[in-house]
Amino acid sequence: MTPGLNLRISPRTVQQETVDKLRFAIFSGIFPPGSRLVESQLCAQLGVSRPSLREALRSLEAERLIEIVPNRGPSIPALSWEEATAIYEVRELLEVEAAGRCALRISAEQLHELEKSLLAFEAAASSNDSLAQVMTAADFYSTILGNCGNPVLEEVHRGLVARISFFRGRSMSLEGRAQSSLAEMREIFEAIAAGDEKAARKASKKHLLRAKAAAKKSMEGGA
Amino acid sequence: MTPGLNLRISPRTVQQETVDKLRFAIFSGIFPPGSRLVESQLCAQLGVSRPSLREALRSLEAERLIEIVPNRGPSIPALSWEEATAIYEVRELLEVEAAGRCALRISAEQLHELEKSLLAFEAAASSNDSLAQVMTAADFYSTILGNCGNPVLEEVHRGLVARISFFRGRSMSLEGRAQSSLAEMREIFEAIAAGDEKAARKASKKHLLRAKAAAKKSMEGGA
DNA sequence: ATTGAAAGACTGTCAGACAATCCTGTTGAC
DNA sequence: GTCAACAGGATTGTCTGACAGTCTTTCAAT
Repeated sequence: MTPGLNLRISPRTVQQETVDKLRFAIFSGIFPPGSRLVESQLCAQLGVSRPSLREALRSLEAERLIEIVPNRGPSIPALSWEEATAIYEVRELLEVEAAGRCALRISAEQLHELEKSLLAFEAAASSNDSLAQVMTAADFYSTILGNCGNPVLEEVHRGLVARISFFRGRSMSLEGRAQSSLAEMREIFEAIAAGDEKAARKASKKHLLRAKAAAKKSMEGGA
Repeated sequence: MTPGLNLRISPRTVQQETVDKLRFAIFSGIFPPGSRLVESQLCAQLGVSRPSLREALRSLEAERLIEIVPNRGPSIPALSWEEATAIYEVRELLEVEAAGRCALRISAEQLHELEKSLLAFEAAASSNDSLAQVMTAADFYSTILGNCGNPVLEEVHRGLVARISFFRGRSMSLEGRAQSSLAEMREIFEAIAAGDEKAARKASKKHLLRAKAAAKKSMEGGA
């Protein structure tokens, strides 16, 4: 991991740009679940050709952010509660492991980074900006996963979180969820800062279980 | 293009067909690691147009089976030992969990299926057909993962296994590895059959650790 | 041997086209 | 009036052809 001096910056292609834009649009909830994505419309909106768009859609399909049914085209999958539960369970498995490992190996510098993420979330939690809450919370997890020493763990986790980010915005907007979430995250941070693996695992597990419960609640209420 | 006689029940598109063919080709080791995949050549070999091929390549890229660097095109990634280790670790996390859950919830019918997979591997282990060994072993895992009650766990696991299938063929061909692998798998099976969650987890963990060690050995020797 | 420039190969991207398939509203039969 | 066949439009799946940008290799000049 040599820092800097990597002059070979890969150029951003239209397809990458398109993937990013679409992913962000999906995260933002612009497309309601179940809605279909018409190629010609997206081409016009994004200003790209159909082949480029279709490549981007294939990438998103492989990420499970959209579904593509032959002869019916792409659509936003309507995530059932069973699927969301399944994702939360795997996420728990990964996050608990990551938090534990992170506690053992994080550097002082990265620990500071983690604290900054936590403070950013604290600020967002006080506001009503649920998008900011989700983003800063994602930063927090991302730092943990990025310091667990296993890039594959990080990668898989990112994919799973992406698929339920839609839920997180809603559950975060539950009354008081952001505040209790903050408390749980602080607990995780303290454990990691203390280098206490077991405590980190425990706190992480608790956090996940509560997040899952909040997501369930928000889904039952609002769906 | 292709003559009639298409009694397809579910419409299989050229794109899907292409993905499957390429995936199989990669598994078979036709493309050596690091080799580049030239679009025009693949188009000619597969008999598809460039747009269709490129869509297929994007799918495979998202599966991490190939890498696509802008302006350099797709290539087979050369898996480093660090990456393989990372995959094995996550795989362990998932498989141990799956084995444990499977022990608690598998049906008699599926248990019989699992036994058949085990016997098939037993037959393959006696032969020298390492491809058959990998295939039957994959069946065994697949049955376990398919009965763990969490489709996401299964899906993520499948993706990871695909990425290291290349290794497995080589490590399986180590002297005696297939036989000891068989013993470990039988142990897993017995634990699941007995409905003993803890034993299943333990056996599964042991199996994975040994498989990882064998993979490492084969890599150090043959790379 | 080193350097630099030209040539070739390949990818990234687009436009346009056409057949197959799906969806929808209308018509016709009972 | 209800239901089924049907015609029409909308949309996707796929191909061909094209061209500019970028990488790699070759070859000549110093």
